[in-house]
Amino acid sequence: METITIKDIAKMCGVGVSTVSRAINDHPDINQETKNIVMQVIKENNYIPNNSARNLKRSDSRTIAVLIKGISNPFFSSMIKIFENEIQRKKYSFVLHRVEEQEDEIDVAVELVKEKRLRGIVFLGGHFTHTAEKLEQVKVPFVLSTIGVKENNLINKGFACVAVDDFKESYKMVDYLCKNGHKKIAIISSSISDESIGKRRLEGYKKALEDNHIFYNMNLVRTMREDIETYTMKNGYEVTKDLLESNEEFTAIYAISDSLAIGACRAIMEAGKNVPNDYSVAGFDGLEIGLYYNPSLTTIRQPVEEMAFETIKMLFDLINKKTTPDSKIFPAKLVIAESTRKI
Amino acid sequence: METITIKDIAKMCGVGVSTVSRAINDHPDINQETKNIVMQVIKENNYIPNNSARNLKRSDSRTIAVLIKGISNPFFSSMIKIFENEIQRKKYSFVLHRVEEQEDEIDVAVELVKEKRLRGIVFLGGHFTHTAEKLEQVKVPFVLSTIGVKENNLINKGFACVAVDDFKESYKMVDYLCKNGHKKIAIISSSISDESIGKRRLEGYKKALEDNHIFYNMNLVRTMREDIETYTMKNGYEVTKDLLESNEEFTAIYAISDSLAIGACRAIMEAGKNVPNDYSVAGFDGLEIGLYYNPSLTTIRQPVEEMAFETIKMLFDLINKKTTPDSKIFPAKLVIAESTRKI
DNA sequence: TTGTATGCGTTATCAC
DNA sequence: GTGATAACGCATACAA
Repeated sequence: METITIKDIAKMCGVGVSTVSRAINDHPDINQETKNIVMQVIKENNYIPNNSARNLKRSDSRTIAVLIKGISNPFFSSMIKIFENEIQRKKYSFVLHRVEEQEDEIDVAVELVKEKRLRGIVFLGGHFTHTAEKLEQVKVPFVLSTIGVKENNLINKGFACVAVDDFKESYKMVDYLCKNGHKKIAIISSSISDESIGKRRLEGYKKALEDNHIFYNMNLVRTMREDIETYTMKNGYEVTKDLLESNEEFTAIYAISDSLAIGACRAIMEAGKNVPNDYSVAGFDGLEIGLYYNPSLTTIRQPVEEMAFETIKMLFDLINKKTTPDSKIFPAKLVIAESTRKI
Repeated sequence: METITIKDIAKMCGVGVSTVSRAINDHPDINQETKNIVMQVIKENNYIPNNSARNLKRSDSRTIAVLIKGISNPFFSSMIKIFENEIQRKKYSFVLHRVEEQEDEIDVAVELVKEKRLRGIVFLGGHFTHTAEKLEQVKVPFVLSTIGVKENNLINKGFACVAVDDFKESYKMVDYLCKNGHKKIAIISSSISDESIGKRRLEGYKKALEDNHIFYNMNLVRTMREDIETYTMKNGYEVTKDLLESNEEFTAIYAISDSLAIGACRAIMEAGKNVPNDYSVAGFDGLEIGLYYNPSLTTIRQPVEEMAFETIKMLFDLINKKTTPDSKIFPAKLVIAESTRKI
């Protein structure tokens, strides 16, 4: 069976192709009756218009793409749901596109704009180390959402960002631990080369220690292993196991993500110790699992829903030229749960 | 700035469009030198070919699509990685496409085949209640992977499936609980209307009870709440809370997914009880979190990696016409961990 | 209200 | 090896 085209449908109906096209696209200038007939024939023959051809012709597609780096991050799933709803509510259609770890998201974006005639883009997650020049290749409005950006690099430089202040929130957590009597606080952080989220969270840690007059002990700064996928439970587990075996003394571990923190908890338990009695453990992100874990996880909860709504609002304001690109920093919340205690 | 096309590049280089096309597509009939020049100009101008136009012209795209229902399922992420690697290894390109809960995956597939000139499709997850007739609309080879299919419906009816035997594996778990002295085993299952995975796991539960001469108590059969997203921790938590408050006696809970089981554990702990001392809890799937949870989770581990490899192998065998569609059932493994005990 | 003709950006089929 | 040119399937300006 040959693939069926709009011409075939037109012939079957005894009408011109443009009539069929009008029927498909809910064009106003068409007789309701002929439209019904056309739609009927289309249904009977399982005709589906070729999207490549449509996109090629159209200049306007009312489509928003969300580009997400790494699909496995549970942090994003609730945001995506909101994106989806909000975008549909505005009568736009929504394309979720995953960009692989080694791909350049800007290149992918440029390609997608051409292919799908996008009206706007959301870049979700990942570390963003592009120059402003590179970003300018993207010719449609876009928002960088929950993306770790280099301080003073993109934010305040005319790009639209939605994020939390990783430095400040990280400080908040470490300060909380200090105020609860912890003086030997280990951190599970990202590698030195990371210029993004990880670095800023580490800086928050350092500053909090300093302000609390606590000696900064390099041996307590542990970086994720590079031979294991980063920001995972397994990584947190292995790093913590090493830490415990090093016999370096500490009373708390601050992991820069909840997944890492959960791995840390497990490592501690397997060493026959208790959380939080022997060691306090804190995370960052506010994943759902933190609520259900045992012990429930002390963490920094990012206001994901609000951030998602703001991302879409910002994007549409940009599309409708109501605003110029700007950044919006959301406050996150210190959630105190069972995994940390006062000593 | 106008979008730049192949024509513009051709003019800039002083060559014909076909030469540019040849350069882009690694065509053999082209002088290496002119190719270099063309590629240079392309790079300088950030030219990116329009995929819609390419797909429109091409008959052959060497592209495989993976259609996944619901993006949040952590069960899939490791499979996707393998798909990606394997597909690239075969010099095909890979498109991940998410299909929304209410969408019809077959319609999406048919559309995508036309748009992207797909060579093959993997349907991943979800409940599959399509008729054979409907499936035949898909004109390229496809594999149903880890999809709950109605018994005797699709399997053995000329469709390619990769799955575990949900009935048998569920039986295995419940039988294990029975053999460990549990006589009052609650189940967190799916709603009655579910004709897919959930139903088969429930049937396995029933049969195991029967074979162990245990009375089937309807009050211990709990279904996920429909007002909360299914197969989630929250759902397991709420259902278990209800169960505990009902004062119906039981010594074990078998949840038909790990996420549900984790929610169940939390509900039990919050009621001041202990897992496994007061209640044993078992799950199904073998998610990574089960290893890190406290207590670690007794579960049925599906051999996700093997299943992913087999899925791709099967698909390429189909594409290369080495085989006809067939189903392959993988054995899963009962993983005994800390969340269950003998009584 | 409807049909015809043109072009979207690319690849493939020819000639050269 | 290279360059015109005809499709690919559709939307749309324009004619009817």
